Amino acid sequence: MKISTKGRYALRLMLDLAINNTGEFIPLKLVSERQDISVKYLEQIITVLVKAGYVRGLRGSKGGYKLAGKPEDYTVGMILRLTEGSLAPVACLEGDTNYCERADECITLGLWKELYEAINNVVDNTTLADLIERYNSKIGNDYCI
Amino acid sequence: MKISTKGRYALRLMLDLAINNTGEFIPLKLVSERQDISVKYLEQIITVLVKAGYVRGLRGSKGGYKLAGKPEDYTVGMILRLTEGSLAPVACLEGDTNYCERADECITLGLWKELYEAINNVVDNTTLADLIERYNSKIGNDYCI
DNA sequence: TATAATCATAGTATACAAATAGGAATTGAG
DNA sequence: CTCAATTCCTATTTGTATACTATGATTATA
Repeated sequence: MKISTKGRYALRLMLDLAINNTGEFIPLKLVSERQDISVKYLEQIITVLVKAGYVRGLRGSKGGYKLAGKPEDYTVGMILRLTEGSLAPVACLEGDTNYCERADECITLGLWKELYEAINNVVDNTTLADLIERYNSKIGNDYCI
Repeated sequence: MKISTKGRYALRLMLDLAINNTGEFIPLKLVSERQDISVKYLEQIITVLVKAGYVRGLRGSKGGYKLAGKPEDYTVGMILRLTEGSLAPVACLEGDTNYCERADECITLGLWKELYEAINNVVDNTTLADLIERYNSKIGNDYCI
């Protein structure tokens, strides 16, 4: 029951881009230094975010990445699902492919559904903007979004 | 973010013992047939439950297992934590050993705490008795607890 | 044309998941 | 007192996923 580094790093990556946004493209080298994650690993993770259209990339010198939209457009759930895959606590709740023949008589299925909903409820009701705002008001720090 | 088979099977095991309880010890062979899980794997899983005192075992002929307490005494959380380990979605929320030096400046920590609480809230407020009761009222079936 | 960056693909080490296997110890029944 | 059924104990295996690292091609700016 752990969120993998891919999911966690993707979230930190998006937050880093949001917080340090100046309108320019931000190279992964800078993100790497700030977040203490290797550029190579970040490249691998950001690929998915680019393909999903959450992030725009520009090659070459003066290149880098920036969020395609605004921080309030991206929920934690969107980002985690993209990098982690489904957040379902059991496979039988994922799509139609993993149908379990025990489903009808399954005593625990209801529990897993409840758990799934509780998880979704948290991640789908928190945006990047929320996280940044909460952090600022807590610390007294003031990131410029 | 998946519950492993150990956790799921442990839950099914406990539920099976609760539902099929007659006062006698129930051999794993029967549980195995009903739940379609190998006896050998069940043995491995039940060891933990016995050591925790959730289940009592008796060796030899006419031996087997039975719940030490009543179904309402055992929450899903107790059982999952025993077999899965902590249900924390990130390691830094587990005990004092995994302290993260980024904790103070971590923007995502609050989110993980919220997620952790949501998960705990579900599993700690559901007992074996709840699951059985819900199942009976849903299906019209009537297990004898 | 040099440099800084993304983009694409492959490779690797480690740990964990999900079991299986073999046998010793115990108990109850005949 | 022995047999069969069962728990108990410890190892071993197999597969898969995680968490990276490595290499090189492509692209854009100055």
